[in-house]
Amino acid sequence: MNETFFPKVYKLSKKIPPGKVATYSQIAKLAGNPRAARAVGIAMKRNPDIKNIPCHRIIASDGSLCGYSAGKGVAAKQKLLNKEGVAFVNGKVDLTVYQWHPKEGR
DNA sequence: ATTATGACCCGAT
DNA sequence: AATCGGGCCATAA
Repeated sequence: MNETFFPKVYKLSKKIPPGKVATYSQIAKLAGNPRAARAVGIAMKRNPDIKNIPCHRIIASDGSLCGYSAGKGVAAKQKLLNKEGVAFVNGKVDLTVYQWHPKEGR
């Protein structure tokens, strides 16, 4: 509880199943601070465990990609999500279908 | 302890 | 509907 938010964000990111995406605000909310969406993004940017933290599954609340520090940026991110099975529409993801549901996902 | 930066979000125009 | 600006949180130096 006294630990930093980052560990929480990392943990939540690892919980995101393949083929699904979560918004920064969503993660921030799960972390305990719905307004710390920014801090969440920074946590992803740092990504201490890129091999275990699918930061590419974290997208903006609009369903559009915000940024990506690995590969070619949003381009690689978009590609990865597309490979996961996420369909990009108009350069955005269908949050109505692909947004991660932590409660339903047990 | 303060300052500066950052992969964001929301409201207003 | 699209665009612009401001605000909020946390981390690092």
